[in-house]
Amino acid sequence: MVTTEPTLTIGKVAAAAGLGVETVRFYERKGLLVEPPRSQAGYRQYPAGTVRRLQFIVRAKALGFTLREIGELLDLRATPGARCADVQSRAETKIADIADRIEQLRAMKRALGGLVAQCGGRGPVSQCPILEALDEVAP
Amino acid sequence: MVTTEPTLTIGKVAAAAGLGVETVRFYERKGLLVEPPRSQAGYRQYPAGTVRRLQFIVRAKALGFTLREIGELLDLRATPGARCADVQSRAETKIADIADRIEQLRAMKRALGGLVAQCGGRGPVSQCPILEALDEVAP
DNA sequence: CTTGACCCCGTAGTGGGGTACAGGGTCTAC
DNA sequence: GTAGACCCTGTACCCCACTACGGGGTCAAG
Repeated sequence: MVTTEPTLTIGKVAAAAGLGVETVRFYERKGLLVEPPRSQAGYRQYPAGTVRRLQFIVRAKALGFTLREIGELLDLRATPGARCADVQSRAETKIADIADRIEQLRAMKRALGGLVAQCGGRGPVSQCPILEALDEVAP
Repeated sequence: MVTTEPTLTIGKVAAAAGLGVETVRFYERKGLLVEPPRSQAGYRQYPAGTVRRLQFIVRAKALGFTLREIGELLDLRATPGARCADVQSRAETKIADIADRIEQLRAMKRALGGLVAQCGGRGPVSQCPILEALDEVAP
């Protein structure tokens, strides 16, 4: 006997995942969600598992994955012969990526910090060391 | 006597600043460059100082300022009574901003690093701790 | 049986930072 | 005088992740 799972409307899955209805439809358009069956009236009828899928997306986003990458992870999860190592290497690439961004930001912060220290906040902008530094030919 | 400064075409200023012609026109549309005088034929005629202004933009971008913020800095520079402290406080805000972003990224990196370590790369995706973690109800 | 909350679709707008045409005119060197 | 490099405008397009809106249909409570 086929136990018919109770289904959820888009408003329910969205609320359960902490998202807006428009966002869920947007994820569907992006291919992150399979198109669900529809009711007579054309309403989307989601199985309960969709909430978990949405939460997966939300959490992966929090870890710095783009929607495209999240789509790849979801596909990978559904690929029969896929290996754990595939997922791991994506995570490692992302870690390297994040490390790069941190280094970039640290360099910016150092440079700005040095300028602020030189400036001291006194005097007119015409003598501001920050603006002068930005103006110099050799940065 | 008025010494007429030699002027530069858009291609020259763009090349001198390491930008594309389209990008320079884009900056003009964004209000970062004053509309320069035109030749008989309608060609933009830039004074040499424009190259420095473009380089200012390029360097400020490298320090993490958005184009909007760069526009504000340029305006500030041209404001008679503006104080160095104004520039300094913008720089400090930007530093705090960058520090926030670094912290965000570090948290992502830590979380991902932990998952990668748990994973080890062995086994099928169906038992991948990374995917399982993303799937868990309480992250 | 009506009201209000929900759902549908398609399209367009946001912001940030550009890039790419198309369909012209101009300038320079040979 | 002509080829090729340069310039002009305007519009459209790219990525990214949404968000909003108009103009409808539907469903449940009172």
